[in-house]
This record gives sequence, structure tokens and C-alpha cells, in this order.
Amino acid sequence: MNLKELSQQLNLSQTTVSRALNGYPEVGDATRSRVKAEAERLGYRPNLHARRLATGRAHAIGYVFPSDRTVMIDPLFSDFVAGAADVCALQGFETLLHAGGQEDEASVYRRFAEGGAVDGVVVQAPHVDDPRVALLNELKLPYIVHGRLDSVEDGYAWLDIDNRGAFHKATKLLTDLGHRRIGLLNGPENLTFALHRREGYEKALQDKGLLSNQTFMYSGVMTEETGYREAKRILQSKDRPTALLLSSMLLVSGAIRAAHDLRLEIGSDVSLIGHDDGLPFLNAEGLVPSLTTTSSSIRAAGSRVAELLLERIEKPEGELPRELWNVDLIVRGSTGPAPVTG
Amino acid sequence: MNLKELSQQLNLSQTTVSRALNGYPEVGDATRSRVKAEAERLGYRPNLHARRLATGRAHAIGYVFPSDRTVMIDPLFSDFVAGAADVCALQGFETLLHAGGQEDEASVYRRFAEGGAVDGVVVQAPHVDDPRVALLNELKLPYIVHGRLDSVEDGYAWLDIDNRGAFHKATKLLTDLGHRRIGLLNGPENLTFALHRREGYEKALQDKGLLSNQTFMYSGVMTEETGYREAKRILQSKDRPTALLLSSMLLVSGAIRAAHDLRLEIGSDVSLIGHDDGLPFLNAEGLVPSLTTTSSSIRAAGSRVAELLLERIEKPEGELPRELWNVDLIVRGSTGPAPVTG
DNA sequence: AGTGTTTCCCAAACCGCTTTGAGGCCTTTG
DNA sequence: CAAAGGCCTCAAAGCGGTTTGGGAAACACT
Repeated sequence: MNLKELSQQLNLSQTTVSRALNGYPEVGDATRSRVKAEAERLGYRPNLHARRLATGRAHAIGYVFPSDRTVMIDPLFSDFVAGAADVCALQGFETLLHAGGQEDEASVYRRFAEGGAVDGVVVQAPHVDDPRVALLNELKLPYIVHGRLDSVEDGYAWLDIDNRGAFHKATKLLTDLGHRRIGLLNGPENLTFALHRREGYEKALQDKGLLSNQTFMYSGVMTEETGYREAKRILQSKDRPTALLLSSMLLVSGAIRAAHDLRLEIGSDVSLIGHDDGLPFLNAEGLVPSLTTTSSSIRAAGSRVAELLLERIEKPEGELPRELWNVDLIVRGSTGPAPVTG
Repeated sequence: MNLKELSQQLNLSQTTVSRALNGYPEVGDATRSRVKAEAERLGYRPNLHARRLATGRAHAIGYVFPSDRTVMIDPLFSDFVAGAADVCALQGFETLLHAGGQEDEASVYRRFAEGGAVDGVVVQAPHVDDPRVALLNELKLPYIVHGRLDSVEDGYAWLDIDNRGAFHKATKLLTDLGHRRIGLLNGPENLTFALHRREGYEKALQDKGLLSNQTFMYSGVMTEETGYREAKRILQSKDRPTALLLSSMLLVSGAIRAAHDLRLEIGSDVSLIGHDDGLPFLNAEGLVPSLTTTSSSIRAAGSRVAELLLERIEKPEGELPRELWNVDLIVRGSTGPAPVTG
């Protein structure tokens, strides 16, 4: 069933039927409802590609897996995308995923832009100096960055959580509790979010005249295993830290295991603060003791990013959105005063 | 740069240029290479929608999030999709995600089929008696089920791992080690994979004349927290089991925490076997003691499913693929003989 | 020279929708 | 009553590719 057949069925022109269906004002109420009823009855679905070709709009947004992510897919990713895809679906947009292949990333974006495959893209996990932003600006393909470049905040659209602030707060809580040696297990610090977290952490230490110590730090992939291994290493080191900051719940999970191994009581022998992205399968509150966290829903971020992107697609010349989300510090049972023998 | 401009540039007709680019034999070698070089030089990208309209093929496959999954996105999902998207990208296919929205699932499939949005879909996490299969058969939209319906194996295309066999093997290992009371923490048993796992488990118990015990079982969402809670409950029950089977690594993670809490030594006081989907962020080998697993890469399954789907799209009338993958039982340190006092 | 084969290329139709520009009909207004 | 203005509707021209049905040129063979 296509438009032509439908319009013949109705004894109307294609134009009128199309307009009736798409809500244009030039068509009368009676006609419109007749058309709609008939379309419904016959199960008419407009051909997407024809519509896209005619309108020049894809009604789709895209994600490109960064090439260095194809091996290690982030568990955050699905939740983020789910949030975004929900919003898109509500507005009749599809979500396109493009992974790897032999094509390099820049050329995928180019094809997206020039071939009209998508109306806009989401840039995830930006590097400190991410080339994608410049490329997308050049291509004039609407986009929104989830995160930020390192120092630049102008000239591109972004939504980020206040990673510096979050880890500053978290570290301050620990120093206020008397901790003097605090470790940090972080993501790869060429990614902005991780860098910012470290900056917040170091700033808070400096505020108290404390120095950060390289042996108490880790930066790299955030798996349960590295959490275990690095937490164990750090907690076994000479003058071990009395508290650890952990950049993801998976690291937390590993660190808890390490603490158990070393017979360290969490919340007294060692305090733990983790960053919680609100993943449904790893609950900070359900831990024992419950985990003190900096907390921010990655899913909500996904939804909001999609909203902003759709707005930008609607009005490409509108003002560039820049949203910095506050991150809550939720104090629970895993943090306590520094041990006196520390 | 579109085809028309390119052909004018070359002083050729659109036909010839199109044919040269798409490898049709009617065009001479000299002409073909001249066309290709010029297309490359000018950065010509064919408009996807135009091509799709003309050919009637979308060059895309789709995933629809089941509506009951939009709240709790499976952490397996991203790895599975990544595997699939890789394969698709290599063959020039895009991957479409459709989540929720206000539209019901059946109508999404209908729209996909009739609107030509995708050439085929992947059906994930099938229920015991999943209505999607019948719908897709009716719509004649190529698809492949990752998993199976409960009893039916004919009349649809599927790839599944041998969940029954895997959990049979795992349970047998435990009974052979002398365990008589064995618990099972499983996924929701309205999903086929979970049901099959239980069947394998119960069969192996029966083989030894053992009865399964409802108090030693759990079926539901597979999060770290439920793993902890349920493992703790089961391990505290009267005549507690000496071994646990766990349907996902997240459940394992929770169970380990529970065992620590209860001061049970893993591998001696309680044996653990987990199902490992090969997720990069939760490594069975890195645990202490290393975890005995039934092991099967979800990512590889994603890739293969995509391959099969692309084949089906190519030849819709071909034979229905049915692949049952063997699952390895990898014995490591978390399993040992049943404690004598058991 | 006439015929048949290849080889290479073209004009035009088509995919199914949107949108433009025009026109018919009916009501209002001077 | 004629002109103006609204309201509806339509035919046709895109959008940018693919594909069909020839046709011209070059060559080989009677």
C-alpha cells in the first residue's frame, strides 16, 4: 500500500492525502479525517526512504563507536543509548549505530554528513583534545558532545557532569574525616572525564596542603579485575592510603574484593567512595556497608543529550547548548574517620 | 556532489557512472578506473536514501528493545550488538536501534517491514513462547532469533548456545565432586535461556537421584545485588548447599561478596560455577580463586547472528539456519570436593 | 559490402514521497 | 454584481539514485 494507491482509493490526489496525513493546514477537517481513517484501515505506512529522499531529513541520529572502543565496549554505553533511544523513539527518530568496520572514524562521519544517513550524531567519551569536534564543525553535521574537551568550552555543544566538582567534594569529605593518604583508581586520563576527576581530587588535596602520590593512583581500563589488582597493590604499599576514590562501580566491586582479601574493614580500616553512574546491575546502596558515592545517572544524561541534539537538528543556528550537571555526593556507610593508627 | 554532477564532470551518463561504481560488467576497464578515480578525488558519496528508494533495500538491520527491557538494559546487550555491528559495518550495513517510545513492539516490526526501514531484525532474549516469531513470519521480514523458543526448533531461524548442556555439565561436575546440595541463581525463567539452564541442572541432579530444592533456587533479574542477597539467603539456610550455580558474572560477583560475609572459603566451603559471557569488564580468571565457568562469548554470538541474518537477507528462501553452540566448561579454582562435614 | 557480435555508452523510466504553483469553487465585501 | 479573498484540491516537478531497453561503434566473419 503506497500513497498513490491510497489516494486512488480515496479519489483524491497524492498531494491532498500527503497533506492530510502530515497535518498541513490546507486540507479540510472532513477530508482529513476521512483520509486518516482510510489510511488506518488499509494499514498504510509511508516508505521511509522516499520520505527521506524528498525531505532531505533522515529522522535518525547516529553513534559511531570510536575505533579504540570496539574491543572494549563500555558497559555504560547501553544504558546511555537506551536513554537516548527512548527520547528519539518518542519523536519518531531512529538510532543508528556504526561500529568499526574497515572505514576510519572520520570517514564515517563524512559519509553520514554527505550521504544524509543521519541528521546528527552524539560524540561520546571525548578525548582531552578530540579531533571529532573540529571535524563535525567543518562538516556542519549537528552533534552534541557528551563530556567536554579539556580546556575549551566554547564553539561546540556539550553536556557534561561536573567531574571536577564531584571528585573535589568526595576528596574533601575524606580529608575532612581526617584522611591524609587517599588513593585514586581512575579511567584512562586521556579521556576528559577521567582527567577532570583527577584534577578535582588533586585540588582538594592541595586545599589541605597534601600532596598526591603516584603510587596511590591508577589510570586505565575500568574493569572489576583492574579494580581488584590495583586496589590490592595500593593497599599493600608502604604507608598505604586510608581511603580510595574509585571512578566506576566496577572498580568498586574489585576494590571491595581486594579489601576482603586483605582483611580490611570497609568504612573503618579503609574508606571507599565510588562514582555511580546509576547502572541498574550494580547498586551502591545494596553493598555492605552501603557505598558512599558521587552519583549521576548516565541514562538521564543519555536522554537529555538526545533532547538537545534533536533541538539542534531542528534549529542548527540556535545557541549552542552547554550544560554542566551537578553531581551529588551521597554519604553512606563506606566512609568513616581515618583510622587513628593511620 | 551527486551522481549527476559527477557524470557531467566526467562527460559520461549517470548510468555509466553508476555502473562503473557498482561493479557492473557493462563498462570498460579504462572507463571504470577513470570514474573511480574521479569519484574518489571529488569525494563523491551516493545518497543513501536515494539508493535505498531505488533498490528497495535498506542496507540496515534492526534491533527492537523489548518493552520490558527498556527499564533494565542488559549489560550483555552492548557486547552482543558490538559484535553484530562490526560484521554489519564490514558489509556496508547499518545497525538500527529502536527503543520503546509509545509504539508497541508489534507495530514497530510492522513499520519496519512495510516501511522498508530495515532489511531484517535480530530477536533477542526470546520468551518461552515468544509471539515475535509468528509475527515476523507473517510479515516476511527476515530475522534471526538469538536463543530459541521453548520446545519448537522448526519454522524459524535461530542461533543458541547449549544452555541445557552447559548447566548439565556444570552440575555433573559438582555432583561428581561429591556435592549433594547445589543451589541455582538463575535469570527470569520465562526467558528460554534461563529455563533451559534450570532443566540442565535438574536433569543432572536427577541423574544422581538427587532432588532439586526450591529454597536453593532463585530466578529473576541478574544483578550484583540480587546475587549477594540470594546467595546469602541460600547459604544461610538450614542444610545449606555446598555449591552454587550462577547464571551470570554479576550474580557471581554478588555471591562472592556473600561468601566473604559468611566467612565461607570459595572452592572448599562452597564451590561456585558461573556462566561467563565473556564480558570484558568482569573476568572470571582474575577472581581469587579463579572461577570455574561455563563459557561462551556473547560477542562472538552477536557476530555470527549478524552473519546469518545477512545471509538470510541475501537469500530469504534459503534454508533456515539453526545453530546450537557447544559451551565449554572451564574448571578453575572455585570448585572443589564437597566439604566432608557437608 | 553485408551481416552478426561485442563492447561501451546513453536517454528515459522508475522508486514513493513532498512541495510548488496554479486553479476551481464558494463566500464575503464595496 | 463584480472583485477580492479563503478554502480545497490538483498536476507536475523535484529528491538522487538504479535499471531497462536500446543504439552506436568497432571488429570479425562470410
